[in-house]
Amino acid sequence: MDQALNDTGWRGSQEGWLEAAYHSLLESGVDSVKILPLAKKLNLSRTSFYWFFKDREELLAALVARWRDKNTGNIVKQSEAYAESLAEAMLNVFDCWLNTDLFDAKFEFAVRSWALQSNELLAEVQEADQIRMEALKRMFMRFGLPETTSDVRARTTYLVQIGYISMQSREELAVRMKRIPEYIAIYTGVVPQQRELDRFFSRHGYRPG
Amino acid sequence: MDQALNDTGWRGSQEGWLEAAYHSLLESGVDSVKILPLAKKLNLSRTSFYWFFKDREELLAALVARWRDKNTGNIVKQSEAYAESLAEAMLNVFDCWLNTDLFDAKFEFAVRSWALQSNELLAEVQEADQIRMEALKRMFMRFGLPETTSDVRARTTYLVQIGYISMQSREELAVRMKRIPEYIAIYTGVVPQQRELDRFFSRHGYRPG
DNA sequence: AGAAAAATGTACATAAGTGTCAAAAATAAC
DNA sequence: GTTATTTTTGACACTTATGTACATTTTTCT
Repeated sequence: MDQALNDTGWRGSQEGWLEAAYHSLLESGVDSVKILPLAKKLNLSRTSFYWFFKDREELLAALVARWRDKNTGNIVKQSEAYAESLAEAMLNVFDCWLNTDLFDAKFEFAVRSWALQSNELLAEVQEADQIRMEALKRMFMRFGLPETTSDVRARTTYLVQIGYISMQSREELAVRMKRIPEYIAIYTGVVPQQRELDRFFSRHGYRPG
Repeated sequence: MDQALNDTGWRGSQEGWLEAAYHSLLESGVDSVKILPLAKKLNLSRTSFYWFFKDREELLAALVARWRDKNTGNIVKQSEAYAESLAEAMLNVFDCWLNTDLFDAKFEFAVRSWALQSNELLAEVQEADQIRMEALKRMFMRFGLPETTSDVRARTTYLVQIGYISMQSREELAVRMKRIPEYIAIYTGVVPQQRELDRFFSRHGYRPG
């Protein structure tokens, strides 16, 4: 049986095992991330895993590192992006919810579920929550909202998204886009301008109608 | 070694195993619900389990049934309760978030995480989401809000709570209560009256100040 | 081509879980 | 108090997983 080789000329690699682990985590949770099943998927001998990772623990740690690197940074960045109005600022944040490159929702949910059985990971997740919500709060305050209001609106913005992820729904882009103006109105208390919405729709390849 | 006996005079029971399974599910997820560990906790022989349940599958099904019975009904009920204003109606719903008897948040999260690895359960969870959100939407419409607005506000109300659950945070009652007026304002667009808040605080045993 | 490095595979030892069966023990019924 | 019923247990057979040791193959370097 022929084997797909990677750049190095070898069949396996740290990246290959990690990628397989990532997919398994997203589809069925941590407890499905097991070396034997991954080896089957990769068409590799189970034991060759140990050349790339010390043990299963190390693989799981690599998964957590991957999550940490990706998901928190972009929310903070988007919440600090330039904007002329609060509505526009919020739409910048919404980029994260619609662009998988900025925020990997499935990954996020899988990690949160995993945190149920690991207090160490739970602490990390909660720290990430704090950092993200504080960034959002600063965004509201930048536009002159009082502290308590900013805090609760930041929470609302963030928690709706975490809740949405937790529903694991797969909705059409159009369905999600239709709700955007209302969400902006609720979160910011301000109705977004049409040109702000158009700019947002456009950059997500959506044409209303 | 003495054994705690139940009403029937026997050590084990369907309820006993289910209760142990429930606690294990809440603390560490489905994959921790295994007969051998449960038997150790109950100080029973592993095999006596099979007198009460056909197999592990049947135990898990019983857990799902328990969740279904408890968590959806009360949200619908509270959203339909009598209220003179939208703010008051919303506070009725908030009862669920603060009273474990009405809505078991930990259980909810554990089931949602479980749904990651079972498409059958995922379908059930998504059905529950629909039912709950539609009940909330009807509540907004009862107070004269337009359909789209009601829909998005219902989603916001519900998703913030699901998101909150997903954070697995254990906050003081006072901390949570301080945010209530702001939440009501955001969700309903209306500032709650002091007497409405007082009634709410009072029934949750909270004295502001 | 030969040596070194990188990657794979086979065999072994171990652990934790599932479910069945028949015997034993505890409780309830008469 | 005997008998019948319900519950409990230990022994067996099986499955899936982990990790180590060592031999083998494949690629790269010189």
